[in-house]
Amino acid sequence: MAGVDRSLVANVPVFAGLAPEQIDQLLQEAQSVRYAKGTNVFQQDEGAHSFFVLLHGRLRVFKLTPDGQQVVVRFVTPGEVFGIAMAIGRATYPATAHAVVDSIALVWPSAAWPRLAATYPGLAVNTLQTVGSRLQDAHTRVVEMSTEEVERRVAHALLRLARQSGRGIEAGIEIDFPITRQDVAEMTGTTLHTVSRVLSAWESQGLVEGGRQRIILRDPHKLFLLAEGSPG
Amino acid sequence: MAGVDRSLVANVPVFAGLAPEQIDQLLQEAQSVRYAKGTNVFQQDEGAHSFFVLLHGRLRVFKLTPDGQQVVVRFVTPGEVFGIAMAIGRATYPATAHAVVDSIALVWPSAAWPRLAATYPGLAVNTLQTVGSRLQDAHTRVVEMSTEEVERRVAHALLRLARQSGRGIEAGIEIDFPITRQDVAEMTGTTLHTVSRVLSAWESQGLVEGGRQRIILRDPHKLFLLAEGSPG
DNA sequence: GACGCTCTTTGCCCCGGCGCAAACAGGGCC
DNA sequence: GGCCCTGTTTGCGCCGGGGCAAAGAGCGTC
Repeated sequence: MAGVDRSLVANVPVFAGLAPEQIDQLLQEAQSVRYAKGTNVFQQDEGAHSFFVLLHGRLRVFKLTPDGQQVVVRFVTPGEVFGIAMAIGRATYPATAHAVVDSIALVWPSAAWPRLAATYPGLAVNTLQTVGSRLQDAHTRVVEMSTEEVERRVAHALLRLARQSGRGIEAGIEIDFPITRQDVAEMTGTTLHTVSRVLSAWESQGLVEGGRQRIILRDPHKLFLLAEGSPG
Repeated sequence: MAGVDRSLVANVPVFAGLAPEQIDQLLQEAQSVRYAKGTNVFQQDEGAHSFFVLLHGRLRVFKLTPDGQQVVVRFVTPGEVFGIAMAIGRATYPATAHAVVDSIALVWPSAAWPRLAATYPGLAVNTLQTVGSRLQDAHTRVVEMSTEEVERRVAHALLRLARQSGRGIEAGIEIDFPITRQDVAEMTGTTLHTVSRVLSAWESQGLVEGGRQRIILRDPHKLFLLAEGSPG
């Protein structure tokens, strides 16, 4: 698409190591699409027609269970590929991607993937690494859910969010997109109520500062100790 | 290595679509190694020197937490690649692979991976699909642990084991390798005691049949209904 | 054939965290 | 400025399932 400049994707890991001309060629096949806050980029179980690279914004990726419960898979930050169901051999999207703020993504038709992967071998290798690190993350999550009590899981989740989407402010580190207690609950396998209680307790100890769809880590180090299981 | 015949890997998905000559070339670079029951193929945090394809046997892959708890990541069955830490950008193995029965694997040096992936593009594509389906599995597990109570999780785990390693016998489906209640607990995020209680209850209803390191599913369909959340 | 190791079962108690319910508060919108 | 919608807090009671403890049972070994 005209108007998508190479500099926009200079730091996109999935394009790492590709020659500038190759990146230009890839970009020529992409569309740049805007998704308004509150809309879905794609929905679970719908045909995996496209894959994407997020340029701006924040997406919440979640799975819906048959009985209507949501589980947050991850939040997508700019520079990440997403929606690569086709590349991993799925015909449909395994989850829904929802824009939590106004977002812009590059969009390629999934049908182009086999050709692109064959033409630019680095693309498949990079994608393999991306998927691999998501696999690591998922396993980490399984281990946490198997062995840690709720408080530690919430601490881990907040630290991860801060690392991925933290904005340093004088009061500490603020998660830089609107996130609810419910979201945190769905990331950690607990309930809205329990998350609220945990955060309230932490707030009274000065570890965090809350607000509507807002979380600030006032004392990341103490949270880290909590996450690692230090008593108290 | 001499003596490794192409027919041994005819049904290995990671080699799917490769030309017979290419498979022969790959096999020439591999060693065939035997691992006695009870030994480790590799250990968590050790340098990822090799990657593998399992030819015979069964491996239990698990992660060890800092405080000594184990979490089973998966069981490896013949035909699967494993230990591909290097391919997904890790310098060390993220888990330990333990032979639960005498096992044989093809072994390649990890250092050869970049060259192999570049030489045989199909290899990277197939590996991407493999890693992708493991990612799916891991997410499924996260969803189950987030939304299902223990009994359903155990039912799901047994059905998965039966599909992957089930031997049909007149009494039902038997898991065809030695597996302990502790293993099932570590797969489902619960305790040995709770798994034992659940299986005892099911045995008294005729759903399963137990034994030392032995589980037989007598009524897979009822178990399936249980796993899907049907009451009773 | 007896011993010992590992795996399994079961009883009992307790508690982390969930469910329910109700009150409370930002903040967007008219 | 007031209303309403959505998100948050908090109290209370209960219970699934974990912890602890101890007894029982395959199975390999000498």
